[in-house]
Amino acid sequence: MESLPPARRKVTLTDIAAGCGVSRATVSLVLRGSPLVNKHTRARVEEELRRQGYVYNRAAANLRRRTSSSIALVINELGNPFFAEFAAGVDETLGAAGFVTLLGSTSESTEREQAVLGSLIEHGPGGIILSPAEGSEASTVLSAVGPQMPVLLFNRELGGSLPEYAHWDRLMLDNQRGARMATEHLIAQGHRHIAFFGGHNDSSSCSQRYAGYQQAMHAAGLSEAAHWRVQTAPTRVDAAHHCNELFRADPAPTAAVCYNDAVALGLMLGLAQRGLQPGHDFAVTGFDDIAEAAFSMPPLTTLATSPRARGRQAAQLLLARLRDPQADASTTTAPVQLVVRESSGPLRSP
Amino acid sequence: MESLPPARRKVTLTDIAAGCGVSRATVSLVLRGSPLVNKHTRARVEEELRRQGYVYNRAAANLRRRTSSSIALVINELGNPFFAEFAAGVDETLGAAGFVTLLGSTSESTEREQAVLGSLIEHGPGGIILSPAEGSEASTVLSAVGPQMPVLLFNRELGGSLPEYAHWDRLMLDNQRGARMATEHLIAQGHRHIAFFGGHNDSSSCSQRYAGYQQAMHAAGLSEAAHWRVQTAPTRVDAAHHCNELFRADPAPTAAVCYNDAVALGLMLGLAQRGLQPGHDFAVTGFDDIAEAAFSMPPLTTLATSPRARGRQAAQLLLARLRDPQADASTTTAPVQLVVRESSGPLRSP
DNA sequence: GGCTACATTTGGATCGTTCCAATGCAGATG
DNA sequence: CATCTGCATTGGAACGATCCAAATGTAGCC
Repeated sequence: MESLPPARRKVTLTDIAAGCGVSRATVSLVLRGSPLVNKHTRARVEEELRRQGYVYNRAAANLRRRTSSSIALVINELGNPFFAEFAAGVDETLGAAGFVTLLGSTSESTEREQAVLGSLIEHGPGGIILSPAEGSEASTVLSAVGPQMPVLLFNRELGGSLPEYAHWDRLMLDNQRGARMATEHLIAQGHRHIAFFGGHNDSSSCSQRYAGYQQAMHAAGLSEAAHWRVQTAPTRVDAAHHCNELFRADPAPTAAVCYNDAVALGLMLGLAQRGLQPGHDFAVTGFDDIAEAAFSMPPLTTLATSPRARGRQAAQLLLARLRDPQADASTTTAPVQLVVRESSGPLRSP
Repeated sequence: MESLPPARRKVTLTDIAAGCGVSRATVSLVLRGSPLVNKHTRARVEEELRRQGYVYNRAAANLRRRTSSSIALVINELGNPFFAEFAAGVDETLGAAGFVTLLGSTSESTEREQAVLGSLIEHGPGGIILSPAEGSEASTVLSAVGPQMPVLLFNRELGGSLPEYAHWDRLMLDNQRGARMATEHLIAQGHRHIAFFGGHNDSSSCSQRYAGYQQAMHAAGLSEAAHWRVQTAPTRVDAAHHCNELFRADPAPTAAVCYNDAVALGLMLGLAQRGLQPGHDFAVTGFDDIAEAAFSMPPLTTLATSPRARGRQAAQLLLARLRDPQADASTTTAPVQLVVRESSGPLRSP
């Protein structure tokens, strides 16, 4: 770290104490609203605090009390609106509880994740909310944060399961149920040839969604053709490029459950280029309900995950853990909600 | 703030010193990589640090050295992808410089902004990067952060100009030049009847963009009709609703410079509903280059503001300020870049 | 041996706060 | 008058690091 010129002297407890002829201890009691101090004294001290423009030094207090007033929030990709909303929700709830958020973004790099965790730890957060980078390993994360640190995992599991990290709490989306709901919805719309489009099978969220799709297909007695599972990068461009693979063999699907909204929007682009009108000639569902989903042409049927609410929930869970460090580890599965729009129109006879 | 159970005892300098028979001071020197220590001693100490799983307590060090290793980042709306990208850029650069980011989001509320600033200040950040909430006043912000705190203002000016806050640095987008470039581009495409669509005149960024548009129109010797200036909320829905106002009188415009991308996308929606094909029958430009702009139908001509790069730049500016507190206040106007896509097609004769 | 020169190490004070045991003092009680 | 109670206040030792002046050891030189 660069060296900086020393800061100008700040007003401290001692200055206030000297300023109104009491001891440091008394001023400290006033600051913490203790009922022990005489109200006359309190008024004098409070006046002096204002007069000198005192600002509380929480770091010093934390040092003495061996407490913390911050929580680290480590996000794999802050540029993604889903995670940005999540971060906003976390910060909102932590702020209300008197904690400050230490931010770290990792850009999906496990090396950066290690570096960020190491740096944040030194600032002594009370706990960590971690949305892991892709490929992040339990053992390396554990060695960076230490065995005592309260951790809440969001959105993804870590690779390699260690018994030592079993005590970490988890907040996951109900990926499987969401995909099942989307699939059931398409079936109810009359579709029988339904693809699962986009994402990579080795991503945990993708394989969960795929499992939900399969579950619904089986339950309805439908079988899947091999070419109905198309893997892509979870981006719009790549999804658009892979659209044609759905139609390279018979029977062609008439609908697709997509890994997420980005992929679904990409697929709709690809369909349009083939001359198919999404929502009319071919039904599409997404996952996430990003802002854009409501405004695409046609508006996209998708699963709302309420990232901001999830952020608030994550903060609540971690705060609960701090209150009771001995409680059993919890795994919370957040519900997702099917939002039906026009992209998932009913099957039309050819 | 809630009270929490006290943390388990942590490994300190003293433990390490005792563990390998040297003094605290020596261990401290090792930690800071001082050349004064004998390499044999250093090796022994480093071994002990690993063995005991020592983590550096930066708060304690900062207290003693009267320095800071954190920067507060206060964002008006973190859910907005533009600001999320900005935050990611800030965090990236601060992290590389050894600083940690204290996050605060205000949700465009000036009361929350005050509360957030007050809370962050107590953690002793070395400086603040502030993207003000709408309607934020210089005097209240100043009283929350104090006169000594280095502040970098991003994106918006504060209301009410105080001489005392003139020393704050600024990073603003080149709104005027951007809108001028967009307008000039439409003129070069042969358009003569060009509207300025969306936003409210009392927003500083909007009035700057409008001024740029007017500048280009004047320079080209073109006059504007009154109904070519349509004000809307800066959202897609509202923009779509106001589309028809452009055509309520003669001469109708053949192109529009829009306040931002959201508005431009909404306008394109409205045009389509009128039976006009954007990019073919009517040219449209946006502002911001949000992710969606590249994928809309047709892809949107817009001005790239590179929010992540702006974040990095903001962090650099603040770090420079910390290095030299006496330097004159700077105002940086970040360039914007015209990205020509298909929404701004040439004028076709009727 | 006594001297300086150099490399290494160290005790103790300090940063701004909180904790704790102790103090002073008023009035009540025996 | 001595003792007790309860209230309000206080000095001094922490918390975990850094700074500084001083101490230690070791080698070289006359």
